[in-house]
Amino acid sequence: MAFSSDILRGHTETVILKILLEKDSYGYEITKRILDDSEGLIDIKDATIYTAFRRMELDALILTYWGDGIGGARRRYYSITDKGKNLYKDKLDEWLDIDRILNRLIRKQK
Amino acid sequence: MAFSSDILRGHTETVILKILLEKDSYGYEITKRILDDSEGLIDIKDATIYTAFRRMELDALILTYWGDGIGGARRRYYSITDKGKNLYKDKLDEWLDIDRILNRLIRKQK
DNA sequence: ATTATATATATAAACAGATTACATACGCGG
DNA sequence: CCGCGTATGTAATCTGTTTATATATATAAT
Repeated sequence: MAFSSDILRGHTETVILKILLEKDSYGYEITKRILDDSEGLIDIKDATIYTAFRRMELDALILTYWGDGIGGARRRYYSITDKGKNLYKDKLDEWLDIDRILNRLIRKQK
Repeated sequence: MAFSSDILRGHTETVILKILLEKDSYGYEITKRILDDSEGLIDIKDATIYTAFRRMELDALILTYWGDGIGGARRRYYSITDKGKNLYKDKLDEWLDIDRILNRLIRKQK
């Protein structure tokens, strides 16, 4: 992780939910996608993403099923639930607030 | 805290450094200032700010001295060091990156 | 043939910053 | 004199991330 890992804390789930909103996906693909979309700055660790999946599944934010695994290692796919979609909406709103406020608190004012 | 407390994690020090950049201050005042500037959304807990001070003093980001305490409870003032100023600059740059990237990762794209 | 690399998932133990709960103490208004 | 706002502090706990380790398949390189 190019950033201190604390920076992502609290946003990891939101980012995963956002990706699953588009289409079902799996751990490895999501990790690569985030690395790509973040210009290489956010490199979520295996353990982080898989423990996040466990947590989110327990919270009924996502559902899981095994892919057929043809042509490579087996994949466990995840799909967002209605509860997950609602949480994403809340987290998005929260982010818009945080973004505005942190910009005010952190940036130098003139 | 109106936000999940994980949201602030990793930014608490940066916000404190930013405030100390303007003038020396103390825990209670900084907490109130952040509550004010954040429209009441960021209510840093006592334990959080005082443990942050300890950490930052150990890291030589800040210096501390007792206020004279005239007219009320004693105050412990904090002052930012050169090391603290440099860290603030780094954290500000980091925030500019994070802000751009998280907006891309979290917001709905058209 | 075998070795390295990319793909893919998983768990236990350790780490670190934030919270909860508790404790202390001063000054002021009613 | 009692409550409230001001002001600081610590111990125990919580929680998400990391480090370390393990397993397994397919493909490219030597």
